[in-house]
Amino acid sequence: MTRVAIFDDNERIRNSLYMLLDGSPGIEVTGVFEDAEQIGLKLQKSLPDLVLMDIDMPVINGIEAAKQIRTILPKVVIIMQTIFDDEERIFQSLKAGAQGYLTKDAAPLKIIEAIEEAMAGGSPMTPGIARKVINYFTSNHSDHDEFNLSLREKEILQLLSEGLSYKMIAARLYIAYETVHSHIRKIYQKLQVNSLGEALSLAFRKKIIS
Amino acid sequence: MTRVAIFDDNERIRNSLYMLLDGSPGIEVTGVFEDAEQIGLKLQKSLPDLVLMDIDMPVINGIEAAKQIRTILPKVVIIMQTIFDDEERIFQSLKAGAQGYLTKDAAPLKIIEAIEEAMAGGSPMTPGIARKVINYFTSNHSDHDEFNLSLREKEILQLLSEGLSYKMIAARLYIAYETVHSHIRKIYQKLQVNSLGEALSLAFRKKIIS
DNA sequence: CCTGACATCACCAAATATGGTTAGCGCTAG
DNA sequence: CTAGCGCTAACCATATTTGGTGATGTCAGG
Repeated sequence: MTRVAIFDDNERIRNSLYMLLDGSPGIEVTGVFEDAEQIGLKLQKSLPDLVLMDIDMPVINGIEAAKQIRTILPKVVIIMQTIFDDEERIFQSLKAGAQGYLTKDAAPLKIIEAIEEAMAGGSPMTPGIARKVINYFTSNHSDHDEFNLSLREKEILQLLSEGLSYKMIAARLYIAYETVHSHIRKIYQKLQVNSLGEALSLAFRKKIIS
Repeated sequence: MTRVAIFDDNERIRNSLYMLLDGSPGIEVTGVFEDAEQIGLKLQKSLPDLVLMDIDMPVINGIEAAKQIRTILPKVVIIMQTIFDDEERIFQSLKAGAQGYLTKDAAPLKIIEAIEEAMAGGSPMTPGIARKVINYFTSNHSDHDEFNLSLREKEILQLLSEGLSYKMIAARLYIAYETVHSHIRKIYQKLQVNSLGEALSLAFRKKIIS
């Protein structure tokens, strides 16, 4: 029995999916939600093996939601659903930890098939999606270095990631506290963020630091 | 009419594929080869739209061959075939420019389907292969649980990495500021750190969050 | 020579984060 | 049944971070 949770802001679709899936052999729908707010609680309530996630939702989109699910319940299988199949979102979804990606024009039978396939360890995708994923390998994705951080700035970012305070960094580098402050202001500006959390998150993802 | 060239060192398989494909509607087999030596000449002789390439061939393996095909006739669609589905070769094949990847236990009908799909711009893969490809994006062999963070704690850590302040997290989760404060205190304690920088650094390295 | 990027330093003010401590409620494993 | 854990919440105090603004010297490139 596969426990399935559904996230979709469209009521009609939500109901259709519930009708379709909950009757199907081997499938039990344990949660139907219209948004991903308080997703921790929703997961705890439904304890799904698999999540059908609409990618276009208000407030918290499906990609964000997928990331959080991946963090909270790493073993849940996630299948993204969307009307659009633009490359950007596919990658973001897959990086967020989705195993499958379906466009919403998929036939009902295909959805059930996809769920079975995903639970069996496969990665259901429509053919066009698959091609886009493949193309990702041939194109070079050297994310880093388009932020033009100076050596000093990278050095300070690195020290921040090690938990040093401005004061400690100043001491370590034999410069004034206010200089550290200045550098960090510049770093934030270049990375277009305004908090340490965002800065480090970006820095790790873009491999500016490791 | 799709012109197909077959590369396989096993005579039985070579013949089976020829039999299977050459009769099929829309498909014309214009070349059957047992190795990839002098591949330039072989391509010139067969002028394929699509190549079915065995990955395990003597002298010049299928991956090398694919690279050369990509150089000589960039527009040819390449489908790799193999008995093994080890991750390393899948990636090498895809980087070499293959559009599809089938294991040899695929049903005859699936092969024809795959050819049609590939010519239509898709990327046929067996479900297991697809999953391995997807895993490349997430590849998380995380020592996830050694810190015993609760669901809520992981959720909050994730939000911190997105740059949210305590206050914003409180709003997002519909809980009090002081509760967030408490959770973060607990997180720091469990991770044995005492700053956001260290916490995030550890969380990223240990793949607690992504 | 002038401009821009870099590294350095400073003052001010407000917002946030961190640590210590305490406590209620619900659940579950022993 | 009780001890422990997770989630919630609060108070206080201090340390730290963030943003605005401005300044100096150096060095490379147009």
